[in-house]
Amino acid sequence: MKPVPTYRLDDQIGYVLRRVTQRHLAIFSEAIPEVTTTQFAVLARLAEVGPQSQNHLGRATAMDAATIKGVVDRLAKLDFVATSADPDDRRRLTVSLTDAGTALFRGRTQTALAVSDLTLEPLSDAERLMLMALLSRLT
Amino acid sequence: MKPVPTYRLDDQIGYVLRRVTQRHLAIFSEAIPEVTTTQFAVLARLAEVGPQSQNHLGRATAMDAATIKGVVDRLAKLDFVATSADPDDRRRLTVSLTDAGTALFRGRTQTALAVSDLTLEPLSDAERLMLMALLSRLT
DNA sequence: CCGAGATCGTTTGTATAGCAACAAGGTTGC
DNA sequence: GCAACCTTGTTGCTATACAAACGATCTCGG
Repeated sequence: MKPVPTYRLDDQIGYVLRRVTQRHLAIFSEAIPEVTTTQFAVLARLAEVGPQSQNHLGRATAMDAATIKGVVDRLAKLDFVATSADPDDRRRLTVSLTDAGTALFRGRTQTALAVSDLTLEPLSDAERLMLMALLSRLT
Repeated sequence: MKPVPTYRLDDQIGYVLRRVTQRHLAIFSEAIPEVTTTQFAVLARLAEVGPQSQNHLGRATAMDAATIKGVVDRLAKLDFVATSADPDDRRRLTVSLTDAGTALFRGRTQTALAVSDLTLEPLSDAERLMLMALLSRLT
């Protein structure tokens, strides 16, 4: 007999990842409607490490050059970040948090932590640690 | 002292999920360039349960009505699925696999399983089971 | 039988996300 | 000092995703 491979969609890591991500995004956008998860990641990184060139910021938040441009443009339109020319390198665009961006990030930090918590709610503390450790190794 | 909440982006479940998903998508598109993960999910579901109405197919693959429409349209343009009117319900559009769609799914099933395997490669067998079990509970 | 409400599919708008190509500006080797 | 190469940012293209609004159709209660 020819071996018939069984492919169960529900058991595939990619499909499960997509569904978990969907649930997480829903929780996030309900709790923090002002910005998206991606935009919040940029604010968080800027708060953490300070002003960055646009491309560098993209690498620091796992986005390619085209993606980070769009995210920065939208954050700038919302007045959460500002861009300025780099005097030492005329190609570079330095991105920094505005006062409103800083205020938003500080004001929403606890909520964002609660969102992560809510996403992991079905798991015990030990299970959460285990999951995060395993997932981190798949990066 | 005011309590300063520490928010480490790299420790947030949403950010880790995004990065793991990115790696998975890269592995998939290298191995199976003909279709995307989402499109493959639709082919897999159709192969599993047979022809479905478009909206029902969307629910069975975790996509809303607008998303499944785009996916079905692109798969139809590639001649991997075909749509036909439902004689019993004039609102419904029945989606089914074409011969080419069936052939593609059958021909790529082993590769798709290998993609899942490759995504989980950094983990031991026991760890993979643990991860999948934990992730499934976050759906 | 009929009207209220639900379902189905479509369209529009916004936001990632990645690829490819490109121009302008830096850097390095020789 | 300059040619080859790399980096930076931009643009265009394709593909999810979800929300909101819409018309057509179906179902079900009374």
